[in-house]
Amino acid sequence: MAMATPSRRLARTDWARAALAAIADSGLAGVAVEPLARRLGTTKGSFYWHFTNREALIEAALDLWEQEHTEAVIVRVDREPDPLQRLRLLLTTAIMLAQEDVIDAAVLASGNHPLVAPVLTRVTERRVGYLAGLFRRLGFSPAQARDRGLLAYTAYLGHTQLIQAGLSIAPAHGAGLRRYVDRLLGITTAPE
Amino acid sequence: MAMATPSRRLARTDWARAALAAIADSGLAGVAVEPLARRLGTTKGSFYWHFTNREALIEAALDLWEQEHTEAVIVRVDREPDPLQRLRLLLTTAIMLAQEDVIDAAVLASGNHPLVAPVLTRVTERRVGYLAGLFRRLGFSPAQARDRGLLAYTAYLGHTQLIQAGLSIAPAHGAGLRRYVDRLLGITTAPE
DNA sequence: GTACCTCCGTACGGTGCCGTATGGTCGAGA
DNA sequence: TCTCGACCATACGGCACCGTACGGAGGTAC
Repeated sequence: MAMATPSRRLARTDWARAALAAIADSGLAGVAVEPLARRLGTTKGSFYWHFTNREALIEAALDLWEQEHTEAVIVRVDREPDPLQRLRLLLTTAIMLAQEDVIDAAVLASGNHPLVAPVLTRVTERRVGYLAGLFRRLGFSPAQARDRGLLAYTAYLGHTQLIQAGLSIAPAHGAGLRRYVDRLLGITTAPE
Repeated sequence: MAMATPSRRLARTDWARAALAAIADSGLAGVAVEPLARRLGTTKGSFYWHFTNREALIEAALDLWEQEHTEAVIVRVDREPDPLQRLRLLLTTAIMLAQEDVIDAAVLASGNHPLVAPVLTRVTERRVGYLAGLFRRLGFSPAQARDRGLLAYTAYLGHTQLIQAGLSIAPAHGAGLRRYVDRLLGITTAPE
């Protein structure tokens, strides 16, 4: 927790990452300058050098999230050539990531906040769009593919919610997760 | 907004309902004694007569939510005898309710808060249990019924998220919603 | 009408955070 | 070594909220 200080001086990105971590475990309200400064072993003097105010920090943190938490998974999954296998890989890794890092759920939780809403909209449309593209490659019509992509994404979102809420009834790993993903796949790829 | 004052004196329940409304549009952080007092046209003097502190108010509000926002829907739906029709009715009304009243999503958003977590766990298990019961009555085995209830519930949760986030891609009413529910039903009730 | 009980108004101290002001430190380069 | 600019520490004022103390208003009972 008390992060080591390899280089004494901090950069803008360090603050943004710390803010993202704060969102993950306390929500947007957790992004407070003075507590973050304590956590980083520095003071507000540093913060107000790099940022004009708290709002700018939140924006930077959300930018980071948008860039890293969607494209990273897509790139990582895109190397699998078979679309069905890729879909399975995507769902599995997404669910496992959502379990070990709750930042996704935390951002969603503040989805109605004016700073979060536009970012969240972009990310959601990117993700649903990517899913729909996979279903297209499985042979579904554009409308069908979009519907199924949407359904798969809502199932993912809801599952993430359950995990983050600490519900033991949601399978989060191992055989339970594999069976869950299999069922989700079988269900969403079945012909109408 | 400036609510009329039919009876000058307030009761504990008035505060709890106001707190629930505050959660709905500002999250847990929106439950602040002095702003609520202003909103109710009274002062802190009233509040600290009825409650020992802010925490007690949050608990009362969550109690209210637990009692009214789950059982009410179940009771209302339970009069439909046919299980498949009841499932359809349940999903449709739940999604429509989630759209006109965001309290459900707001509570979920604070699911990791120590005061919210236990309530949320109970509510989730009650809902998934009820759904599983419906799938049982449709002829599925206990394990199958639970899995399908879980899937239906995660889809509902995710869909709620999307609506609350203001995503236009999520069908929220009319033909789009009917088609969405039909697909969800067809999918979750299909034999394996 | 007076004693009492329920409920509320008001004033106060305390805390945690935001943002500003200003001086200090430290390394890079002339 | 001196200077300069990037970066940070510290102190301060202000605000919003929590919780307490206490003095009432208004109804009820007799």
